[in-house]
Amino acid sequence: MATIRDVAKIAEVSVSTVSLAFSSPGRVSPRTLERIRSAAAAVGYVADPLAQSLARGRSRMIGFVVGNVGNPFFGDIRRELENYALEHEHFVLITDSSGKTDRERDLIEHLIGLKIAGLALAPSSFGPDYVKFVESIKVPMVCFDQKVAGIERDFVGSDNFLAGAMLTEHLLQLGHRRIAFIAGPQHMNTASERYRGFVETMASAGVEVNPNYVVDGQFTRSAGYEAAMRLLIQPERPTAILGANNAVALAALQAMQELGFSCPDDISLAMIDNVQWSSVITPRITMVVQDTLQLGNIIARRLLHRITDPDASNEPAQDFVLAPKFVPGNSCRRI
Amino acid sequence: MATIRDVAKIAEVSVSTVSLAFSSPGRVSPRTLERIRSAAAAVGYVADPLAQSLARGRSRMIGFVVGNVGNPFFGDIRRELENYALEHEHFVLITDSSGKTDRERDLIEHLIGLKIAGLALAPSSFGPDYVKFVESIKVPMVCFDQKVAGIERDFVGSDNFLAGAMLTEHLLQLGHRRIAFIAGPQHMNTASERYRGFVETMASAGVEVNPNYVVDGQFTRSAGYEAAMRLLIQPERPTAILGANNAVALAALQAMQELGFSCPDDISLAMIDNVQWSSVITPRITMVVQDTLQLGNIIARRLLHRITDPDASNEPAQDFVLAPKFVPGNSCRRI
DNA sequence: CGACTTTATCGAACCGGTTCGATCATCATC
DNA sequence: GATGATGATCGAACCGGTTCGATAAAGTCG
Repeated sequence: MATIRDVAKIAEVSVSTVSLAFSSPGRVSPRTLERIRSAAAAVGYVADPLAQSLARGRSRMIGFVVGNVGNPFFGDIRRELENYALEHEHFVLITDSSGKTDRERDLIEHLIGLKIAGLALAPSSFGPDYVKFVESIKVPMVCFDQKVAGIERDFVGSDNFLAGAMLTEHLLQLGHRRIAFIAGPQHMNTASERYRGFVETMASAGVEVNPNYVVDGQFTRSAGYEAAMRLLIQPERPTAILGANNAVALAALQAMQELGFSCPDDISLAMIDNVQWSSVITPRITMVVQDTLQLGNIIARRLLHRITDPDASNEPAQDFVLAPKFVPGNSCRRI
Repeated sequence: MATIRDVAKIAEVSVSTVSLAFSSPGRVSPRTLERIRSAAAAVGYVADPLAQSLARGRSRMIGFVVGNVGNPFFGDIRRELENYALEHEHFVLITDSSGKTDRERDLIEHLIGLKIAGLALAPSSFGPDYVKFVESIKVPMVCFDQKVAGIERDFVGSDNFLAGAMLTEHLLQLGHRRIAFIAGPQHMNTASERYRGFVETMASAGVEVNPNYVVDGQFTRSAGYEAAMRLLIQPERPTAILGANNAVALAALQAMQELGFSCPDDISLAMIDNVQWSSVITPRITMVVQDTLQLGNIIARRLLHRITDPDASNEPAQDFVLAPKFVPGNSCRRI
């Protein structure tokens, strides 16, 4: 590998001039610049990113930290961020915490050790310690998906209250009154907002929520399955189930199938968030989806703005909240 | 941030001794070691990984390069690798080429610039140029998923011939003779092997393959959909369709649903490779799945062996080929 | 007890860049 | 023609570690 000193020797200039020639070509005379460039080309010189990062104290890498890179929701966001970053000569390092807060912390510390230029984080936790940790990160960053109270950082996400409300309203319109809700962990903002959307929409319509119809699915497949089972074995079954995320809703569908209930003939089903291959799942589930491409785009722009604009660090944290979209399926029937 | 010189000053030793104390504690006297350790603890010293990598010419990071990190197949492998690497104090950098060979090359070069200790690569291409490029990579590496002719590296994958043969045999046993095959790109080893498994099993059973029943689905959803449509509009329709991967098979299911055919009553369907949520897809597809955990485990062990064992570089490249597993569903009926 | 090894530690060079103040030639201004 | 501003280039220090040969002290052996 050719080093900057090799280039300097061939071009008969000092090392510092070569460095200058690449970082701010305008400050080198045209003749020298040309000599340096052809010398560099001759030996195939490429600056060592590691050495650059060490000297500058900052690299051109962006950290992307989520709980599950396999989740298509995060996948779409990642792709948008990668494309945008690449256009701006930055490089995205993807990491996966498997939803574990300890590992998330390790990953972030590791990334900071790598002197990343910025960080896109989908927070996996909450509470004072966690908030303190995130607040202590001095790298430019954007949080997304989960709004965490106390973290004063740019945030990009969807209107989860609206998501819950839209599907509830839809079911009410179809004549449903016995609507069940499989909730997520209430400490998560997405989960509590979706639940609030459900509750308040029911209240506005003057329909009482049967406490037996609200169960906790933890946003996971297994807990969602158990929660759905608890709903389905009740003597007075709900006529519709609203799943607070894709995992619990599909787990509910599976439970219904196993117990021999037909969807939507026996029970209607609606869910928040899409899954891959939803179009081949029978019935096609009525859902509300997030605009992942737009979310990713905003995250990318905002993060690169904070990275590249030197006085962006003075700008106050800002929230970007997008409206989700209703996607009708055939899993809800009129009653 | 405390540096090694701060520690040296406090412990009243030279910088080189501090370095030695951390890299090979045995070569420092117990008393000095203790002084250094407590000094380091006092100022919270942690070695800068960037500076270490620069000085050593090698980092403790492992590159993971695939075409789609959202694919659960790669996701399982990634998780295994991450866990194993973490146990051995290595850190996995995930990157996604979106299946584009140019980007894959950029990513790999970027990772090498970062002086990664090793590379796990799911090759995205083939041909002399590509082989030459991969062969030129001097970092310890393991290839997986796609066996590429000409690349002399460790390879970990599944027996794709067997995968195709198993499902074909299953359909033949059920009495099917008019079996269609939605193939993948034949330059990919997985695709051609699966196809060969189909063809040879048919031949062994003395059943002729109708040329109109073999269509190209490119392993993608859209091409698979078109291919399936071509099968379904024929006057003499196949009684069973075998999808060479999950995308084309599910696209075929969608096509069948849209044309009003029932699976398995009208047409049976089988596929290679699982998808998330396959258990809520109606009907449950009969399939052959790869042992992703085992694959990931072998990749991880092999790669870390090559990284940590100094004379592993002399060991010849080795292939690890695992048998896939048959998972019955209810998408194939006896005729 | 002298010769030889072993052990502990150190200084200096190095990895491959960046950055800042200094230097010197060139040019415009009065 | 002296004065000051401007532009191009350079040397040296620095980022934060590793590594190797040198050195001195301690231990081994005949």
